[in-house]
Amino acid sequence: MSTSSKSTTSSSDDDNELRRGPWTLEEDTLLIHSIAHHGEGRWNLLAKRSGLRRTGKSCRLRWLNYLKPDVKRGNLTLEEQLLILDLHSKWGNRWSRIAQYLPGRTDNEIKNYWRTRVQKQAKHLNIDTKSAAFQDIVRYYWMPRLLQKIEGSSTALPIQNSETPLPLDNASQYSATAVQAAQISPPPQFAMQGDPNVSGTIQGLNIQEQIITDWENCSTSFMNSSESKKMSQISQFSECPTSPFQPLDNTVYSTLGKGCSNVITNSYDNAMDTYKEETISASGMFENPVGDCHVAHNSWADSDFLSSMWNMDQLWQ
DNA sequence: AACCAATGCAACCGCCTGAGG
DNA sequence: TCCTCAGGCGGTTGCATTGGT
Repeated sequence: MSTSSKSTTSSSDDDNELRRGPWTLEEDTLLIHSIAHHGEGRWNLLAKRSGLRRTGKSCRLRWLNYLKPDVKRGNLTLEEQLLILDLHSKWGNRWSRIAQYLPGRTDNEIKNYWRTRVQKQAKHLNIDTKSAAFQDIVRYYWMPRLLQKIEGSSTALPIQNSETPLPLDNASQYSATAVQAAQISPPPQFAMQGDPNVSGTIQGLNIQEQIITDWENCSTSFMNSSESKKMSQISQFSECPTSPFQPLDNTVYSTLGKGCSNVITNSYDNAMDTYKEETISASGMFENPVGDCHVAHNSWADSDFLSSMWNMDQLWQ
């Protein structure tokens, strides 16, 4: 905290000793004045000229993460959270790159958000955030839920860059609105010439087009498999279950089911020309996910796991 | 009111990269 | 080509705050 008076080195220490720990108000003021006078960059030199007993690195960090005038403070909006999930699914822990698309947000802040919120929830679910299962949950559960939440509060969206907000009748239009609401302004070099480090469809697209494309791809594969009920089925998850068994559709089955202790499968047996229902041990099934997952067409799963999925809403607060 | 655990976040650390000599 | 240094990045730590008992 800038107002903290705590110092890790006492005033009686050697004057040449570099200071560490929280910045004081005086140091902040000194740094701001120094940057106003000398400009950003050449941080070691700036640190010396300013008289601050801090490293150049420390000065740079303090400026970029805290003192810079355009640093946005306060909770991340739902739209920003959605964007973080989307971009992280593409780029992984490239925090500074992700931060480029959230004006006013720092890589440090985004990183902290990911670690404290997202990773925490993943830990509760016993899922590695680097796993495909986690990616599926993000894409097929959290992002749709976030979209629903944003849609639910769309009247309050701080839309600034659109005089005529788009109708919210489908996901892609919604995404566009969400992106606008998040005040996404892609770095010029990205929008103009694409990012050479990013392959495939992202080339030449600005971030608005990209996130819409992403979502359309996602929602198309999500909806196409005859069950347009998938979305509504998933949304049932948000309601507190009265039964220990809850509907589990194909899309999320292979990932969410991993946390279940028992799964009731309701599948069609071609040979017998009949439906059969059986309760099986989920742990056994998922040891061999390739063979059995597809038969679980209408599956119901019990578990604390799904209960913990209800609690995902904590994530978006 | 006091204590403790959990949480959030600012700051630091170590490594990597690229520029300049 | 090698070396040095500054800047940038992702990972980690430590502490103040908050919430629960």
